[in-house]
Amino acid sequence: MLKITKKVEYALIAIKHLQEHQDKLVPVSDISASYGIPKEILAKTLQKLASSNIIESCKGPAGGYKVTNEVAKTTLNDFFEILEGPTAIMDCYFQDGCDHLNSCNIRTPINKINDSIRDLFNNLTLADIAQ
Amino acid sequence: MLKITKKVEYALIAIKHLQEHQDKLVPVSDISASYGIPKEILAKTLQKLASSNIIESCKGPAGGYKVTNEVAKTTLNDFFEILEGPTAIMDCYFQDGCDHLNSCNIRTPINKINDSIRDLFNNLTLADIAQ
DNA sequence: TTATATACGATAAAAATTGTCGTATATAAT
DNA sequence: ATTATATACGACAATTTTTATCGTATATAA
Repeated sequence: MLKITKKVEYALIAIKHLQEHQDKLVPVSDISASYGIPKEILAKTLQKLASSNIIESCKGPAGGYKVTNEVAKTTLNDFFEILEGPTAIMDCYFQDGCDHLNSCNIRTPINKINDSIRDLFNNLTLADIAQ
Repeated sequence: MLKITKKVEYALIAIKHLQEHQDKLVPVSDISASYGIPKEILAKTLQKLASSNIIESCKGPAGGYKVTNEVAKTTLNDFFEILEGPTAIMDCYFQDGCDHLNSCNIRTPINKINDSIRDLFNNLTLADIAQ
């Protein structure tokens, strides 16, 4: 429990790699080969990041991805939510549809913990990951 | 991702319930019925907590569980680790066996984030959950 | 002796995650 | 124009994790 997904792990590795090679366009296959990441998964993940303007894509031969100047400003929380949706240790923080909400006796403390985790991730940017 | 499991959720609910009924022994079936939690899962979860002396069990008719005076001192991190093992957003924080550790470019930042999360959970006790 | 409750292992069902495949589209180079 | 390379994207399969159930044993109060 409380794990990040491979998708997010792969995305973080890719972002850091792109930040270390800002001078050129890096194709997915480069990153995939360098770190042993399945190409298709990484490709789709980077597509999401591109459509959120964290990175920029260029098709065709000698194409690939590069970071935009959005990337350093992006918080870890934003990043996670682009890839995985709302950050919550329990679904009821965002969703409703819990049958037991009225009898639930831990909602308030759980929400406080969740706020703390979101605070943590809101105060870290992708620049911090790249150091 | 970054979710706690139902097992942990059920355990938190149960602990809070037991703390609110410290005067008597509460059988699993009571808690299970009150919050709509599957009895067998809750039973096994409470057995784990009992063997870690967070709570105390009494068999037989009129038996059940009650909290010990360990409970208020127990940190959320200890609690999670009793039920789910080491708290880590990525397995490589504790386990080895990652094929890509040498090429991994995000290990240091990931470990820092993990330390922050463990700090957070180490500074909250089950008493805080019960308020 | 009986009814009630915990203890515990095995296994099944469901859900989420992870990975693969196929096809379409854009573009630089020849 | 044609070709090779790269992103874009949907459908689907495999795997793993989580969640739930079943069966049996043991303890104990009435």
